[in-house]
Amino acid sequence: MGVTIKDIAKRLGVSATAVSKALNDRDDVSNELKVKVRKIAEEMDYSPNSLAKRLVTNKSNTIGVFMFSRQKNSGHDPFGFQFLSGIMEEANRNGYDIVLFSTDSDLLAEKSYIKLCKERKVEGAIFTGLRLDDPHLEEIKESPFPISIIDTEVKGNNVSFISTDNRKGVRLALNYLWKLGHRRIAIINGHKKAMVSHLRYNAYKEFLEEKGQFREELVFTGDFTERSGYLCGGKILELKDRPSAVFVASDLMALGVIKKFKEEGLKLPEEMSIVGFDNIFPGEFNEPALTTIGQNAFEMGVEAVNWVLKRINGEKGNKKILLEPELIIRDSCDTNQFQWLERVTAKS
Amino acid sequence: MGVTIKDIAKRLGVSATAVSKALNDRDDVSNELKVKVRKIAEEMDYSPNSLAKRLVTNKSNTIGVFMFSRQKNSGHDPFGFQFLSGIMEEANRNGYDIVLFSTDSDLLAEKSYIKLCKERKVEGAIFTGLRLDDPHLEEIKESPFPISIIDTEVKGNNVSFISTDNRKGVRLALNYLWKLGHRRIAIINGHKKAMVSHLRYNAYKEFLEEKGQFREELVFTGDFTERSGYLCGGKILELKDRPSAVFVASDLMALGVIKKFKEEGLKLPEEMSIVGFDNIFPGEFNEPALTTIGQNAFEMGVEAVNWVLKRINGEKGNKKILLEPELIIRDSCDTNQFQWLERVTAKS
DNA sequence: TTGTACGCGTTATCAA
DNA sequence: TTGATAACGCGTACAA
Repeated sequence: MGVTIKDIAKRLGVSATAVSKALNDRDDVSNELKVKVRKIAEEMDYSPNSLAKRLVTNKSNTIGVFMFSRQKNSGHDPFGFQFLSGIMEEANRNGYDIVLFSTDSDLLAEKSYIKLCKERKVEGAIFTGLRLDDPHLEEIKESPFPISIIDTEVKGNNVSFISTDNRKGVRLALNYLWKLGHRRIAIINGHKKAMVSHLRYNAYKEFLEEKGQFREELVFTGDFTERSGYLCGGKILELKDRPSAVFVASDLMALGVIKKFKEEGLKLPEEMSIVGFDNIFPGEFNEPALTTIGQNAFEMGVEAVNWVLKRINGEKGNKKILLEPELIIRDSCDTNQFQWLERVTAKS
Repeated sequence: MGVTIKDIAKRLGVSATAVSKALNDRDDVSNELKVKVRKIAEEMDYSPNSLAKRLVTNKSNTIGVFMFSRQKNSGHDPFGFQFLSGIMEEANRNGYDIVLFSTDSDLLAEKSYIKLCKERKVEGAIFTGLRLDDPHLEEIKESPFPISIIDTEVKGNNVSFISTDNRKGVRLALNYLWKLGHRRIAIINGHKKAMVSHLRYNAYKEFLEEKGQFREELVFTGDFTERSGYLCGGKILELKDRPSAVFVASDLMALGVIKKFKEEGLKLPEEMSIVGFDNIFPGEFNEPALTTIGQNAFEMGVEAVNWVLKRINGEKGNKKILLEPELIIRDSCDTNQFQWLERVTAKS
């Protein structure tokens, strides 16, 4: 097939070893030879066989990536691509290849993720969208190679948790609403199979309990889809004593809620304030533009790679990396309530 | 490191060859041995070394994927992920690995795409977002392995062009506007480095020339970003004789145009009808919801893989695969103009 | 500074 | 049906 170091060696009348050394710029070959070898290599359009190299050095320079996308095929998961961009960028920058596995290929049904990785000799792996009820969780815990999991915490010797500081994010959102004067604040949470749902719910409960305003009846559960947000929006409208604001645990659901509210004739944001979570692109174009908690998905990808790389190089590194969330104020919360609150406060 | 067929062989007192055969379920080994080997393999948690296998069989079972994302890092490119989903799905389904290369890693600056691929012995490659001024175009033309390029046509013996039927898409859009009564229809096109821009412009020109309504002054050029759409929107507003409709060659730009129009107080869609191209998610949530030409990005990924696979298997296959576009009617075009047209027609 | 011999884990060939 | 041997392309120890 292609040209190998042997061909170059033959052409120059030297040994393959010498060529190998020259190509790798090692210092136990003459400069003279290096120059010659490089020239011929160029001439013959030589390209090293990474398979052979990896086999002999026992180093694959490869990271496996598994994406369990939340919204399969729909492309409604802009986050997936952002994670991936960060992962690619950082991996390639460090000389690592990314091999990508799809969610619902037959492969995954037959073989475990770990097995897939072992066969390819990946040095580490990154998981996205892993659910709490995944059948391979135990295996992951005992992985022989380092794994970064984005947004799901799995306790294991070789696994890290990369996420946004969800508690802080929720508090950012609720605190904003609180300062705007809201006291009855509902939550539409994601499904329980996602770890972030638990984190966000706990943070929500904690915050409102601190204020003495937690109400069980204001807790709603969707599944991160727009449709489920729409449905929960309907339920909220049926409440006898409506909340004045809703914290929605994902922008996609928030978009659904808003759709429902608008359909039912609510004036937004005057009659209902809404804060989302994620900062996905469509939120900007929604009307009203969605106020939300921003996550830096690209950076999460970068951190995921970095942790794996550190592990590979024997460094320890913190097994829990939480990035800073950011409150992005747009138009889906009624800021006039604030003045109303001040008036009330002034009176009392 | 891991356990190899040799270990299994030793344990069973047979040769490595026999084990290999048994594991591969070949018919020149006894069933008896197969059963034993499988049992021990399981027991020892054996996993084959794909590197070694690929080296010796000279078959990498790998497809390289290069994504030059239009909007780097921004995640504003929901298409990228949809392509990729289709690619992953179809490749994995056929037993192929995907190795992913990032746009702006240093790697790409140093080495050519082809070189990168050769080293990894990929059997084929897929390109997305490749620009007409890419420095490696010549090399791609002469690729020794099959390459599917999405949305860019590069003539070459081993390369295919996977795209939407852009001409048809444009005609779908313009015909819709035409039937609605529009005669002065502007275009905001993408930059000239993208092949689709040429295709869309040509189709636009062709259609309007057929109708005797092509006007040079109604042609505007953006760069696919929202910002550029916004800017072009401003220019359209400065026109003495404004068009009644705008065909925008990407939804992202369309969103920008609409933003500008709304800022300037235009009533939409009454005072300006807009049709986009792509059918990205945010368009649904825009107000007015964006009427657009839908492309099936997932399917494009699937087709790209299939073509490469066909080539690998020696089949010929059409080197130009055009998927059907779809007119998605939402709220950004004024449908009342139609009635107006009928009135006019009735009068004359 | 260069070359020889070997090994990485697997499959292919061919003889037993 | 099984096994010894060679080969894939490369890197490394060690000898020259």
